[in-house]
Amino acid sequence: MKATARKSRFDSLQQEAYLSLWRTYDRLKSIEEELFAQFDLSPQQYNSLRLLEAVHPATMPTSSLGNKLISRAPDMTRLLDRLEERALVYRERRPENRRVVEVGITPTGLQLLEQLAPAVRECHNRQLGHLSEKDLKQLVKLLQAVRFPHEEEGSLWHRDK
Amino acid sequence: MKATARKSRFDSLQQEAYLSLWRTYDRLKSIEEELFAQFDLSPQQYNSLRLLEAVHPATMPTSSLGNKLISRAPDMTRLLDRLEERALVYRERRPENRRVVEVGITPTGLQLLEQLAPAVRECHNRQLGHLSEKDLKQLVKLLQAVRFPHEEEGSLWHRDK
DNA sequence: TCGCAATAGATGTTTGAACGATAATTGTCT
DNA sequence: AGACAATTATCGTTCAAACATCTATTGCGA
Repeated sequence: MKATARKSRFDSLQQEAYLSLWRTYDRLKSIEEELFAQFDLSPQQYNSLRLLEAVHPATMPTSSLGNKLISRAPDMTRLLDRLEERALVYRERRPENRRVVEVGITPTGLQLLEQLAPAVRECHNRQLGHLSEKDLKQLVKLLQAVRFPHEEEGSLWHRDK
Repeated sequence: MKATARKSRFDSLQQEAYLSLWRTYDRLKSIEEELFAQFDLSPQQYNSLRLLEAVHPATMPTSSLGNKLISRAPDMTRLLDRLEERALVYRERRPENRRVVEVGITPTGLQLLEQLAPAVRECHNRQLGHLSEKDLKQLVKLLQAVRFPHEEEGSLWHRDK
């Protein structure tokens, strides 16, 4: 008897993969959000602080920060407003080009990141600690292949490593 | 000379995997959103209509629909309000249990889904058509392993197929 | 059967996301 | 030099997400 394809609830394998991706991301995200919420941060805000930490003590233009974020943020201004209110970042216009606003992380911001570090590590472990190193590497590789044609040439994500 | 681990921009492999997942989801999502926006639908709304289509001509309680959504929606009431205004779904309370509100898809809703079908298929193809069947299956399998410990026992997503 | 906990939804309110329009500054072309 | 296009950020507004609270209905135990 032929193994008749049992009707799955998906229209296509592509759809199944996309919905699996969505679902999986959603589950993991909720774990991360729970953590950051305790510090009144969104994942995007944390991401911004991390990017600023990476260039510290230098700064970067607002728009450049926006482009490097994992998920596009159409309103950097107000995202940074909120971080600036809490003295986690600072902004300044420089005489060379008064159009761009340079953003940097403050000592307070660095201190917050330091304080957060162990919890973040533990969070990622809770999210994905149950997978073997081999599986994780394979996953990273597949995800890169998925996203490859959807990245700009110059993007941070165009090629990993 | 020993192959010294070049410092990556990630703290851990787990973190790299999670951020890759986030980034990849974000890229694919934007493609889907572009499509649905042309019909004034969000992915969540489309997802709701699809779930209702699956049980048509029966109905399901609001909360049950909420639980089956890919991404948790804390405000089913107003999501359904918007669909009901456009006559894509209908709601009714039944005498047996006047607490629950049963939701069903209307002919208009079914018609919209039908109209959308080819574009949706094409969208998923644009998202993931560049991957081989083998890779896609592997991806689905890995994603399931990722999400497994984060799903409720009875969830639609706890086991695939 | 009465009261109280549990369930299911609706509603109020606050906040952030998204989009478009505007303002300020600089670069470029004539 | 002057006009105009391009760049960068801000602001105004609308809408949906999130969370907590409230109302209606039912189930259950004393």
